[in-house]
Amino acid sequence: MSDAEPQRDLVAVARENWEAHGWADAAPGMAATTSIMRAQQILLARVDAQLRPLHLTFARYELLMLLTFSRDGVLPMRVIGERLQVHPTSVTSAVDRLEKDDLVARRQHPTDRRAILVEISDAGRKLAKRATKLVNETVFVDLGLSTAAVDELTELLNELRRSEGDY
Amino acid sequence: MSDAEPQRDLVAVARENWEAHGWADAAPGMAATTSIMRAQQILLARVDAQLRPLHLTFARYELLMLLTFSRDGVLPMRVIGERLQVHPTSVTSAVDRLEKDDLVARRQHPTDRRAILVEISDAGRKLAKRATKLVNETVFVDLGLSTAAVDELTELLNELRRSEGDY
DNA sequence: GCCATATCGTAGGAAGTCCTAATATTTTAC
DNA sequence: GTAAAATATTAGGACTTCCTACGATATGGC
Repeated sequence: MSDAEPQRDLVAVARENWEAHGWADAAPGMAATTSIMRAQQILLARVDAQLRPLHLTFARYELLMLLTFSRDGVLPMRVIGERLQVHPTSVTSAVDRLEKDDLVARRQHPTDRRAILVEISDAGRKLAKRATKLVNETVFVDLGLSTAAVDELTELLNELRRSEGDY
Repeated sequence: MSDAEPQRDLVAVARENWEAHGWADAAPGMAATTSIMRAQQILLARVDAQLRPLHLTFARYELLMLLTFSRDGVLPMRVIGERLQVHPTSVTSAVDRLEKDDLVARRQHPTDRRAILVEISDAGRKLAKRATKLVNETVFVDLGLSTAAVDELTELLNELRRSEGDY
């Protein structure tokens, strides 16, 4: 990762190759997809680098914030998976690790004995607050784009998410 | 993943919560970051679903295409990592799997005995072509956005990548 | 009431990412 | 010319993702 950067933009090169091979109709979609993959990689690395000293990852941070914003700081496993759009087994894995650090605790559901509730702890709330301050200041306040560009980007991705039935 | 979708847009909800907690200056960056994460998840799932029958993933497909476009279909491991912007160990892992399927082969570097060259095989070339046709038709030609939106999106992400020193 | 079906969470496994550390080889500096 | 620094790759571990399969519990139709 700390190697010398390539000279030319890999996305642009790929697009040229696509066009040269007669796939011009798919070239814009390929370029956008590749760009999104790379942008995600960059932003995830920035956030995770900040969270690492707190023994958090973006996945676990998201879960913590979801609980923070929920009424009473308690949600069923299933709902967590729905909201974060991840597989149930990913929720199990994330909760396992958060629970090991005493940031959340599993509890019985009062009526449905299949379900398990996840409750954020005081330590969890405190750490989530610290993490948010950190990530806000070091990543979110300046993504490397103008304010207008950030909003435009969000709006365009909104369309894509809507096309997937995100909401 | 096949569960019922949440009613409201999670990104919009997060943004409201951010603003309500006095983090308005970080809210746009948070929303954009979250949107990119989700968009990546959606597109990766689409591509991987198409590639699965070919026993490929997006990561391995990218590596195969990089070799396809290179002179002679041969590149050193290090260069592959640079171009794809992934960690050297990720390259080793991907090449291991591709080699197991006889899609690529490792070779000695002619002059530098530290280096290892990766060469694409005929089977690799053939599979890469099949995979490209498939992914082009089922994903890249229609991302669920207008043509103008796709290009605009790519351009905005371009800025972000440039801010990271991608090229 | 009772059985078939659906739902909830977890176990185990594959694949991807990164990291640190170690090995082998080359290049550079003195 | 040899020691130090740089380069290239692998090994092993942590983490996340998904998938399939399974046991436990709820629910709905009869």
